[in-house]
Amino acid sequence: MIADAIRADIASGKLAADQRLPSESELAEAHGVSRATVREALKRLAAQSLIRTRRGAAGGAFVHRQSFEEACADMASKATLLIGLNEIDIATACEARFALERGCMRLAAKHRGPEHLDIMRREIARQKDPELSDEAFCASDVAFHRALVDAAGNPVLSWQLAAAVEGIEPLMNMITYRQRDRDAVIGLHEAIADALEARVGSKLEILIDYLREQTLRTAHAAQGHRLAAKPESPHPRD
Amino acid sequence: MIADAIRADIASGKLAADQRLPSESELAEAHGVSRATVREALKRLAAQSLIRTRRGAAGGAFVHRQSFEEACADMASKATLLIGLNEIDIATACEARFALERGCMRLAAKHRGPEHLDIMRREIARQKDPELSDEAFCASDVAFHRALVDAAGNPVLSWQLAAAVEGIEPLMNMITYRQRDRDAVIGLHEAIADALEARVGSKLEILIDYLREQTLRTAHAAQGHRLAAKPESPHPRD
DNA sequence: ATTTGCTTAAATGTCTGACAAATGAAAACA
DNA sequence: TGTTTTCATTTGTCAGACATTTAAGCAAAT
Repeated sequence: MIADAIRADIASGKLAADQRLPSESELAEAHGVSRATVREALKRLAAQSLIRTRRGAAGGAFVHRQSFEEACADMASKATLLIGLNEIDIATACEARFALERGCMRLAAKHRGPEHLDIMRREIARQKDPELSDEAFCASDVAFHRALVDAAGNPVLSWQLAAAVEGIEPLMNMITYRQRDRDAVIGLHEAIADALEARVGSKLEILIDYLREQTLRTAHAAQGHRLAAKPESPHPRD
Repeated sequence: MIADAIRADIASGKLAADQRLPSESELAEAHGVSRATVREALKRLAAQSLIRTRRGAAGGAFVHRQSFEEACADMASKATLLIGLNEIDIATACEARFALERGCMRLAAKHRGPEHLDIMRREIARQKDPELSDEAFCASDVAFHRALVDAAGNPVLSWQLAAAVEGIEPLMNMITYRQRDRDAVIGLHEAIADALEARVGSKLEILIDYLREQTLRTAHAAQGHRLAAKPESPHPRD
């Protein structure tokens, strides 16, 4: 397959970033296929963000060096689809999300800068508006946690976590928050911001645990029937 | 774009898994475009694993319910490309990997079954073979950690972690292990297996920290020049 | 009654040739 | 010199044709 050949060239570094591929007609002749076939292969590569095409005189297909930013968006939409198609329940998704997030807390405490605190405090202020819709509250929550994870200063972590958090946003949007629930979440957010400011990683881990339990309680109240089917494990805790 | 329309239908659940899409000719007529254009759109969806095509009498495009297994492989290859193209160093990748893994330890302690321990002990036995090549040692390491993460019993976690661990395998393969390093790693692996068997999550977290430091030391010794450029943060620990 | 082989229809896979649209660069012009 | 026009190049789309694969139906032979 011609797409695989080009893909291998990119992965191996034979084709450098931003380098222009031969034109469709040339590729067709070189590989002994028609232009239509080449185009389908290029579309496939474009769907994987390996190339970008421009048309016009200096146009063509160019090797695209995907940024973590873009990869993030890809991953998030992929995670959303995966979770949707495989009928993952809120409890499982939450468990995963908070487990991953918890792992970043000590790094976040170590590497956080003032800009991360700024974003988090701004989102907390927004969350206090009682007129906020549930969707907007969720979106603000995502922004808050994204800043929290970015504070770890590790692009790989930010990439993975953003995908997890944004991927389950549709699930979280199904939750209806009562004002009491919102107050509890906001209180924890403030405690998290304080602990991050003071760089106390151990406290951050505990607060994330609280937040997980709070979120699960809220989700449980909103759609208890979906969680009821998942019995608690009989294994003892450590 | 016709591809986006179909994608939206799949994401929204309007098109169920394994459902057959209209034929290319019908799609072309329905959307008022040519069959070639439809084909390019379908190729794009196929590249994202949203559909699979079969040819023949009962052929066509079918909505593909991607399994976590497949998504894992996709993610891993994507992570490899990302890390390679963006020149992520081993230290950053390791930091991310062990941070995420650490987050799963308490869940793993809670939900692990005998099969996870079996796999881990088998891989440990394999790692003890001094004739093992560095690549094979790495591969066994990946299998060990994969079982460790699977023990958490959360498909979303397994998916994310497997991608992270396998994605950085090429980086890890650049490390040459001395026998002393291998012994240290194997010792930690045995301690991890023991702690998992005893379901002591807190000890697992500590052991993961040790393993991270051991791995970083090994990587540092093997290619100190790549890590030397990243100075330690001046911030205090918690 | 069961198996085997042939035919046929439906669908994707590919090819060919053409035209439309965008785009950058060179040429023509003021 | 600066502006406009023209032009060549390249991707985007279309229409129609043929090749290939596959399932299903049918008929003949065992």
